[in-house]
Amino acid sequence: MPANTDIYNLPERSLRLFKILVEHFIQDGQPVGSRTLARDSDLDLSPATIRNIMADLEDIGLLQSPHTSAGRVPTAKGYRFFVDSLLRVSELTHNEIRRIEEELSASEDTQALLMRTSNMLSDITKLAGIVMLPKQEQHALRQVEFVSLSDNRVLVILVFNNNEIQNRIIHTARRFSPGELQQASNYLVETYAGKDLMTVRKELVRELERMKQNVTSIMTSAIEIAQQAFTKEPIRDDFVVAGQTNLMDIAELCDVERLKKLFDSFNQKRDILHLLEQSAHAKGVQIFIGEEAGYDVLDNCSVVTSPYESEGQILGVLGVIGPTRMHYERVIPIVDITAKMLGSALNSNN
Amino acid sequence: MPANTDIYNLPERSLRLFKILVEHFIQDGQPVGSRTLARDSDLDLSPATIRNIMADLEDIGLLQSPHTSAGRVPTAKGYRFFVDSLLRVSELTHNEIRRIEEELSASEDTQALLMRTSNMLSDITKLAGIVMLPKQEQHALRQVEFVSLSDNRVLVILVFNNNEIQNRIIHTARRFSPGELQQASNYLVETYAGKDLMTVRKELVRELERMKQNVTSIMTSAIEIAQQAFTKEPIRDDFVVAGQTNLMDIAELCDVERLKKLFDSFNQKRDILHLLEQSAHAKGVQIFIGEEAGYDVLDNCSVVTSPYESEGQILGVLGVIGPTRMHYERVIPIVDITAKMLGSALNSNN
DNA sequence: TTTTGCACTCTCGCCATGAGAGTGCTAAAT
DNA sequence: ATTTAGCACTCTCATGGCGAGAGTGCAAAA
Repeated sequence: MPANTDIYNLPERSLRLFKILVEHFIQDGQPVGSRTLARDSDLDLSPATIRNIMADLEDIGLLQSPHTSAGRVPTAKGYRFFVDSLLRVSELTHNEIRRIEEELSASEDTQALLMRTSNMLSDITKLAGIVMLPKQEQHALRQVEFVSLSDNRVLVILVFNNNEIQNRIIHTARRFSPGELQQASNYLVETYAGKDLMTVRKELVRELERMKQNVTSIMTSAIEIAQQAFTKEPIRDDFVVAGQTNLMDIAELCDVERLKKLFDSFNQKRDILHLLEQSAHAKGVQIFIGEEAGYDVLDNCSVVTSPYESEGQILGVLGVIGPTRMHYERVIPIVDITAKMLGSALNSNN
Repeated sequence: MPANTDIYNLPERSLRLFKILVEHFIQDGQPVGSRTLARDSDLDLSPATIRNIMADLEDIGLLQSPHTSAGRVPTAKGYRFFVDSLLRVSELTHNEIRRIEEELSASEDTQALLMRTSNMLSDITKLAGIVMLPKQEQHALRQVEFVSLSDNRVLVILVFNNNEIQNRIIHTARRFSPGELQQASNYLVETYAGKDLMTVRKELVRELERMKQNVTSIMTSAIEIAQQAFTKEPIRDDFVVAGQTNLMDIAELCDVERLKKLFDSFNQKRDILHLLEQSAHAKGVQIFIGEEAGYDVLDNCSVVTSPYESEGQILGVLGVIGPTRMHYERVIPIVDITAKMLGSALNSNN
């Protein structure tokens, strides 16, 4: 009789063994052989029996062996099965929770808070932390300030409800006096405060239309300036990575080629961003296993993510990047709780 | 007669050979033997003669051989002598100059400009670019704005003459109304605009003294707020590094241990900052050779720096980090001209 | 169904070997 | 006096053989 090919109908014993094997491999990165497994499992089986079981698990695709005489390691599919069905996450200690809480005490502006979060994640997991910054599109404008610089340049300061602050410099057609700027600012706050940027832009277009008919509007200059101030999208980072160097300590990534590719992809942002966005609308913690997800820069890597939200609205995604062979049972709750606490920290920030 | 031990009295011929050797080694990183040197030098000498000369150069301490049968490589002292006395920098092409000019066209705020500069440096040299951010202490305050956030939190926006913008959030003893904030802002700009932060702080202390005598001053609240706003030093980066991953391509640094140490020192900032500060008050381009300067994280590395200044005042330092075996003749003029252009870009930015 | 026994395979570290590169020294040549 | 040729010597590095160790798969026994 051929081995059972349905991973969900595996006999209890095989599951136990598989779990122990994965844990063992996560622990020390060496392929696990039948002897070791026989010794370390509480099942009282001989290596031979275990070999048979492992052969079955290999047939199903959960295991593979690097070469004939080297024990087994989990495949991507194996990891997937492990984290989805077998893993029990561990409780965090009070100390750890307090640590996270303290780091996320909201006292400064959003940008700084998110950086601290990323640092904290990397520090506590000894892996690379990653925090995607919220698109401020969704946030309501609170305040607009103009500061006249030399010539025709005007500094625009936008403050959003989530405490995010944006500075932009625009070039105006003519020089505006401080008075004009003050007036414009007042008008804009009055008219647009509480609306998000997208809405503001739309309404501005309409306003501009109306202006063409009624040239005498005293708010001509305000609209003119605003047009520029709100349109120009400032270059801003999409996410912050911290603790990249932690990854250099990890045996299976200790290859300059690999590391370079990985670090480059942090800089280019594209791949990582794509991955993060995928998980933006999932609920709770998600786990990406590199080879499975088809990101070749993430070979031998896993990414554990969770969206964070405030007032029911998803703001962004945070997580941890590390080797596929990571301590999921610790990392998952850390990412989970960090996301939640960041959410409420941002909440209390309004 | 023993070999001449004074490097400045070396015969012309030895100098020529030494220069060619260093250039050769910089080119392809392999120790250079007498055969190669005999072939590549235009001097018509046999390998044996060259061996004698090389032995002399080794005695003086300019060369060393990794092992008996491996040709010679320059020592730190050798590099020093090379860059100080032998090197002729090459002219930059018009394209390169235009490239630098374009990248440094000042249009946004200082922070962004400096980041672009760092990126440009790394990109153009294929090494790591580094730009130290100016201490804003020296810059005159131009504008102060307050934005009331929830509860007792106030967002402080400081704009300096060099277009640097700083955001800080402070906690006040009580809630201030927008009107009060506006008034405070007006007063502070009126009183302190044009002065640098250090001065402002000093004067504020005096003001506070006076206030104690004359409690009726209408500007009590302004001073109160300002006290906090100007005292709290925001956490800000000291320098930005770009193109770290370029260093991973370089053969002699292709060792994860080394790279980790190096990258870590970028993150911890301490060592690098110390080094940069050293060159802050030197004129023009300076070259640090890792082992010579005693920074062990910089083994096999050199740092080429130049201070940049605007209106005769040194604002900071920028430069490039790469292997000791780098193309100085190209890197030096690049760093030089970048520093000058950044200076004038910041100048035109006022 | 499990276990024992055994032949087989693959990796890895070790050592010897030899080619290649470059040196230093001495003696000859210029 | 300087330069060159010759030569023995040293060191690295790539190669291949070898044996130990680890682990497997299979067949036969329990």
